[in-house]
Amino acid sequence: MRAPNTKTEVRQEQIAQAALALIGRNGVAGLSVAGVANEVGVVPSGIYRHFRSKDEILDVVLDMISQRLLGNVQAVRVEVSDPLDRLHRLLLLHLELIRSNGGIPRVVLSEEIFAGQGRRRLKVYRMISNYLNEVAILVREAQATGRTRPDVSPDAAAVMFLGLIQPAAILWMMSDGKFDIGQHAEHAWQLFSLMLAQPETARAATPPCGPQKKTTIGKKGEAGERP
Amino acid sequence: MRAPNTKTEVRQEQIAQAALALIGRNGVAGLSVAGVANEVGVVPSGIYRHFRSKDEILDVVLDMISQRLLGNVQAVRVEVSDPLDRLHRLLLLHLELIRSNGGIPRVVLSEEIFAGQGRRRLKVYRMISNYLNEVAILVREAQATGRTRPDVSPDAAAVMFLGLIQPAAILWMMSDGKFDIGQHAEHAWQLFSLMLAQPETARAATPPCGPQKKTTIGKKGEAGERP
DNA sequence: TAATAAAGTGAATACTGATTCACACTTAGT
DNA sequence: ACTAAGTGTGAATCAGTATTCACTTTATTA
Repeated sequence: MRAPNTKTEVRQEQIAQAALALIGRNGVAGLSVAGVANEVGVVPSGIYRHFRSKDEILDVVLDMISQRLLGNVQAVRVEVSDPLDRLHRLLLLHLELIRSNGGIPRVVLSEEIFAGQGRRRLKVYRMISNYLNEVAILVREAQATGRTRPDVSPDAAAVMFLGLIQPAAILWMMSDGKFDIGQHAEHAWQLFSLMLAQPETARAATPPCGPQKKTTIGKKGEAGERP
Repeated sequence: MRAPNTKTEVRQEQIAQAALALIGRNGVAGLSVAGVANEVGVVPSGIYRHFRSKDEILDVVLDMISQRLLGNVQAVRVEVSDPLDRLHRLLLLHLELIRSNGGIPRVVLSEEIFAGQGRRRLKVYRMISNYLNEVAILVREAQATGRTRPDVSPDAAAVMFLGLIQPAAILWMMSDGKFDIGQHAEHAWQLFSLMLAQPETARAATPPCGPQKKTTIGKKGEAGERP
């Protein structure tokens, strides 16, 4: 059977998608052109009609991930107005991103990619730096409201923000989904916001014994927080 | 020139060390028997006098790392008495471990290793779980002193503890040492201990609403608590 | 419709890396 | 010193994988 002819833009998209999916399943090291070819439904050599090399594929995968990360930041800015809530929402979006595509945590803050050459390492580093920078800005904006302690380094907080999910994501993948990453994210956010909270004023933001609503977090915490 | 005959136990140790060093430099995927052979000073086929396969080498490397991690916990218990200080010290030891051997963060919470087969994945998962468990115990002990808030999940805190360094370690490696991991660890610990600290300004030794179960944290309402 | 570009295919190439094997040297025990 | 086990070596094997190429099939367009 022969694969139906498909325009190169579409195939490029398919190939990038397949590559990301494969990375999610087999890791970056397990990515092979034969694998993506099989996933897409063409023969290995056919890949080279749309990409000059395997390296080029990895590059567009990186770009794709970078776009999605920054897209989340953008989305959060549009959907939510309160800075702290924006961070919370960003965490949930990040979680969703990871859940729907396990390949991402294997690339972001993974290591095999940039282990080799300087070019790709720099690319990934910039990608993460950009994301961290956006997060740090969100933290600064939260501090500007006065409800967040001003004496925390936004940069350090941003790295910690990443640390809220990244190890959990790996545990989640390692345990074949047994590790409850959703619950961890919930707890982690509570602790994180607790950490950022201005200590003097006992705000309603994290009431240790407020009205304890058993809202299930995870999928649908997004709706209707802000008018 | 011929490598001097060396007893297999010594060579096994050398090989494991070399493998860990190589992982630190080239990543797990970049580990090759030729590489370790070269590092040790023998010819590739010579490796097979001491290990049956490359897989077996990776296994002892994992065991070595596991031992060092738990060894740090042990050391902390001996050196320091205050539970919270123990956590602080553990963070610094972990930092040193990473600094002196970059291979460790590439294995712990890396992904290429367990990507393939289930056996190794389980092994790494157990290794991390054990470590996390020890950390969680330290958190519980800190809570028992009363100076640490009882309403945080020790398990979540343990994962976050890992998250304090792991992303930073990767950034550090990626940036060729430009990223100041020491400073980050310092900041991160301040924030982390801040997070765990009993809010003394609010109320004294007892939690505001009496003892709560550690498994259930008072949940933050999803909507509408802000004016 | 004919011509031409685009997309797909299978075989062939080249390289890398793990593993095996027959043989050489070293060391320990008698 | 003799022998046997232990250790080291180089060549060879085997498998996987990226990449190229000549050719075929499909789509576009003049």
